[in-house]
Amino acid sequence: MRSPEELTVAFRAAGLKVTPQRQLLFRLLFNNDTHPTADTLFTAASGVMPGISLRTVYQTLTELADMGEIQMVDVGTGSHRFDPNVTGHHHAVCDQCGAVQDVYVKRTPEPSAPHGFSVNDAHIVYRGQCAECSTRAA
Amino acid sequence: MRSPEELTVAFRAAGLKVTPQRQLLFRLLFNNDTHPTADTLFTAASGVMPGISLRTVYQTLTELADMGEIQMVDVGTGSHRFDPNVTGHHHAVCDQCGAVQDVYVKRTPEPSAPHGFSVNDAHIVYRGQCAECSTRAA
DNA sequence: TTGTTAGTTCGCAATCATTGCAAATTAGAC
DNA sequence: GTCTAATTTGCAATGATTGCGAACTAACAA
Repeated sequence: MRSPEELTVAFRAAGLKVTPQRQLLFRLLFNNDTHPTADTLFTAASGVMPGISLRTVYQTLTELADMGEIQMVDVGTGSHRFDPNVTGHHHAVCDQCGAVQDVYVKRTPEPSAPHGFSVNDAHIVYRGQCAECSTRAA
Repeated sequence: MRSPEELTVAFRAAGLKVTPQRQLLFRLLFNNDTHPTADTLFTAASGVMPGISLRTVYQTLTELADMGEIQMVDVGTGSHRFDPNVTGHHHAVCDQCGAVQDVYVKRTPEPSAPHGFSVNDAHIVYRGQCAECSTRAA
């Protein structure tokens, strides 16, 4: 996603207001590669701005996703993950600690079975153990 | 998954009872490549056995999954899909009609980014339009 | 600066998928 | 046929997310 400053301009240009709540979320998401859930962001935001509503967090995340600034990712962990990295990439989920990491692959394999299916997008989810959990377990 | 007859034997061998409800679900799942949700199966089962409980459907699905007879798949459509095909394969989801189809790929690409991550499983979800929806839209 | 107003925030109720629990029922061994 | 542990079922509860309406405020214009 773009920087908080650029998003400020973009939001105004789109007829949207730039509120303190939104600015805070811009900052919390920028350069964030932890793939937070809405609730994780809400907790982080609450630390800085007590009283912010979970509803507002959801609302802003939806807006950012609609604008293409962030990606809503479902890696099968129950709740959505939000990812400011919107370049084509995939994810690795640690079954032990739940951490989600970005994964890049050389070439996404072409599906060979459903004839006539036109693919818009392919997303790979790797499951296993992250470096930390592997080390700790060994 | 194995045939209803084989499952009957396997359930008894595991100390589990073979009830009419379970037998019905064995039959509804066997050779079923539609990737039904629990609710879809419940609706289908209700047509044959009115009064069957959604709770029982969930319970039996969980048991079958625990026994490795079916696979619980999350393709990001809100509810779990249940797949009696437990061989290594992937899925294609139609964004228009929601249908899920099996996909086989030659080789799953190796993740290149998270060093130290040990992969147990890789699942690719393709999104786009199925043959029918593509034709209808064109 | 102040006024105006459309866009926002927020709390709460509602929804959807799923699970926990306890009472009533039943498969299957003796 | 008896008996008992496993099962079914309804209902309440959970967790994630969304709908709604009242109160609030950013941002533009005068």
